[in-house]
Amino acid sequence: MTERLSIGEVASRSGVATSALRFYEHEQLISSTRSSGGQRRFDRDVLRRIAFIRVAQRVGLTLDEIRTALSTLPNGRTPTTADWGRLSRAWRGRLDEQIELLGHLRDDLTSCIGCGCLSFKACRLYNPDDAAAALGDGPRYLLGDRPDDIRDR
Amino acid sequence: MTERLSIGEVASRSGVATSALRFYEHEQLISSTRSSGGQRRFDRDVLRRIAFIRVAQRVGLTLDEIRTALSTLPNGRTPTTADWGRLSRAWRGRLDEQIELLGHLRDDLTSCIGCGCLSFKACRLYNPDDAAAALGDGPRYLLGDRPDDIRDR
DNA sequence: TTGCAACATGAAGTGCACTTGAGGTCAAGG
DNA sequence: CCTTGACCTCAAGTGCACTTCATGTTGCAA
Repeated sequence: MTERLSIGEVASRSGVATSALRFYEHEQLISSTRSSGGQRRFDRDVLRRIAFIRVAQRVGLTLDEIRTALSTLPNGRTPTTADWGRLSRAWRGRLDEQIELLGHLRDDLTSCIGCGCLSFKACRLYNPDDAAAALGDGPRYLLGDRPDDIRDR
Repeated sequence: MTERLSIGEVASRSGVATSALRFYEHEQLISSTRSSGGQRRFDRDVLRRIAFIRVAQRVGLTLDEIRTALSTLPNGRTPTTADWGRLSRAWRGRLDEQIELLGHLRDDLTSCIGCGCLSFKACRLYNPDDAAAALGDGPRYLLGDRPDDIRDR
């Protein structure tokens, strides 16, 4: 039962499109060997790897960060439960962080709604130092000099 | 003191690049009149609008959704505090939702780490019906048939 | 009046994460 | 054997939210 999987099988079992799987391979996130005819054959192991990738994306990591994380897995042997656990633990903090940031945003927003001011200086919503990463984007220009006179009328 | 603002002034006061402001105008998110020489002149009002746009983006709205939200503002008169409050209230629910989804993700992840399984069937991490929107993406293909035999090994 | 930073436009480029298309090959059932 | 669906590659396209570039104009201060 060490049968290897075709790309179509991996796709239907993981729910990820074949085009995405080829892309992931090209991006060095997964790997395969080839059949005599040149078709991809995947270890079942790849399913766990794909699961990791998708969940990591949900946590807000870019493929580049995911590649880096995956590169810390042992090469040579099949990763163990402990290996995956180690990687996953890192998300925990990331999620806690994101949840906290969104919480701040919500609380600030609530007080903004309370006073109707939308004065982002007062409620700190406009200070992205602590919230920019909350949704995975990075508008550096928001860090501009002084967003401090929106308080007019 | 009803002086109108040049694009550069708006940029430095809002912290948003001039290129982005032109883009926003092109996208009908903000508007301006022109000086005799053809340069943009903004009402100070635009600062509040821009603040709304940036925060809405943080909450995870696309510019398209933001445009729709802004279109419910009264045209003709300058929006009041109550107008902005109404728009902002909608975010509150969105944020609560996002926070809840990330919380689910974290809890599921925690149990996954506990057992080291990464079996997304068991811990529901692989069921995006209730979490796909958490980070604003929409991998529809994740909804594929049965992600149900990752439990191998 | 002149000089120059700030402004204008439109087209093209960027980064991410893929998808789509064209044109051809492989493998398993009938 | 033949058909057909699954597979292959490489290039180009997509969507979002902008930025950059080339080229030319405006407006304010000295």
